[in-house]
Amino acid sequence: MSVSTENFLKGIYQLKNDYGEKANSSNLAKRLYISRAAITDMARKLAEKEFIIYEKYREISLTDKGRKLALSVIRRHRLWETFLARVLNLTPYEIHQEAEMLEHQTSENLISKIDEFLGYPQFDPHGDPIPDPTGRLPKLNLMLLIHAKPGRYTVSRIQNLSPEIALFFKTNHILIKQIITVKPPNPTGKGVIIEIENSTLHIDDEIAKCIYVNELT
Amino acid sequence: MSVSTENFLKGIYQLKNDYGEKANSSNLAKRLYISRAAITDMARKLAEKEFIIYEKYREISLTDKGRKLALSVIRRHRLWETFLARVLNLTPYEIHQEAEMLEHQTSENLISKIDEFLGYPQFDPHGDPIPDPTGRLPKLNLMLLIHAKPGRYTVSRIQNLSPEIALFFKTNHILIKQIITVKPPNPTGKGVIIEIENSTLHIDDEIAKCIYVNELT
DNA sequence: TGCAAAAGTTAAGCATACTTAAATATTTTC
DNA sequence: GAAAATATTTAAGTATGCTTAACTTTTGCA
Repeated sequence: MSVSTENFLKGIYQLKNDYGEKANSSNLAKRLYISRAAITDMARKLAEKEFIIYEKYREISLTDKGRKLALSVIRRHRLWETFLARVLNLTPYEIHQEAEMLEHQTSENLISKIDEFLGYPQFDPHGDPIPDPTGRLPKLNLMLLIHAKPGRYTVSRIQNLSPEIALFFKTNHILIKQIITVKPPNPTGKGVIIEIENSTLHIDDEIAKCIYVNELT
Repeated sequence: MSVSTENFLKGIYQLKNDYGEKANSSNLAKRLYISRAAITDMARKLAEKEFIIYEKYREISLTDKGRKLALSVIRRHRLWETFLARVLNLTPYEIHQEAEMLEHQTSENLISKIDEFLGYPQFDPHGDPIPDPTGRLPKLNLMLLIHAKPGRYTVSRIQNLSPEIALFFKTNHILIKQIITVKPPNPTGKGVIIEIENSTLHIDDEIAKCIYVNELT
């Protein structure tokens, strides 16, 4: 499958699943850095090939076939990220950029060898889940921190990294895989109170919407 | 630079340097698995961009600019081969195929990190020389086999081919580019003991004077 | 509810990188 | 040295994946 097709399907998947946005021409055009007209063009072709469901002026959605391909690209991307992070000395941004290219030039065979080398990881260095060869994502009990009831959790995913929020996370040791305890809420109900490395921290609602946690049973 | 351009320039370089063949339309077409007409097409464009020197009906040759790009692709290919061979469990053919794709999608930065990780190797697993970032090839450390100390070498030149010696070479897989390991000498000091494709071989002094080898670092 | 703005599509065009078939140049061979 | 064989180029056409500009549909809000 061509690079354009792979990126198109991946773009649809990510808009819907990672950003909760609609997969329409504008959003896709912005995400893929191409014109809206090019989106329409591709959409017609890929609907023809049954990768997507598309009707003029309507939002695009993936067929099973399309979702499988999108997840295959995401699998390759995340395994490359994990591999490069573990083996080579590159910054997270560099790793992402390289994976963005390598993901399209990696055979099923090579990616399975990388998977094996890494010991079949379930999450990449960002805490993002790695689909298995059939496109299945690891099952987990993920929720936004803002929705978490009192209990013990691991930080699983951090989104929307503005520099200020990134700094806040860094200074407070809110990192992927960090174990936290969610405390009962304030009487006001605003924010989330967590315990992290034996210190208590109050997290604003806005920030608590950027953090996914996974319940520990 | 596009994949097609990179492969075109690499093809010219390899025809001339690795196969001693002319870089004409037919040979290039065969090598790149495209039509001769497509070769003419590309040749006109790449001459325009000063990657090659080309006149109608004449053989193609690389400019300095073109040779530099070809060597850059070869560098990426051979470093990927070395990397995959060292880190992952793949067959030589698989490694070659993967490198053939990865070589076009690897930034200067990534390849330099791979180079660093590998300890700046001078030769890939086939014994082929790896160009440095400026396109320079490692200086060959040629010597007669009879003078070689224990270590790994490639066979570089074979002289004085009487029919008997030629047959001996053929039956024992002593071929140009073949990688051999020179073992410590017998107590007698007569002959050279080498390991070749996992079997040990004793080579008489007379024959060891016909073989030039290149030390692998 | 109507109308302007926003979103989306269509149309025309372009670059890349190929193809096949026909025409032409070069090389070989007698 | 000319005909035959081979090699190469030209011409015309195709698919992909874009672009911009013009036009159409949807939407959002006064």
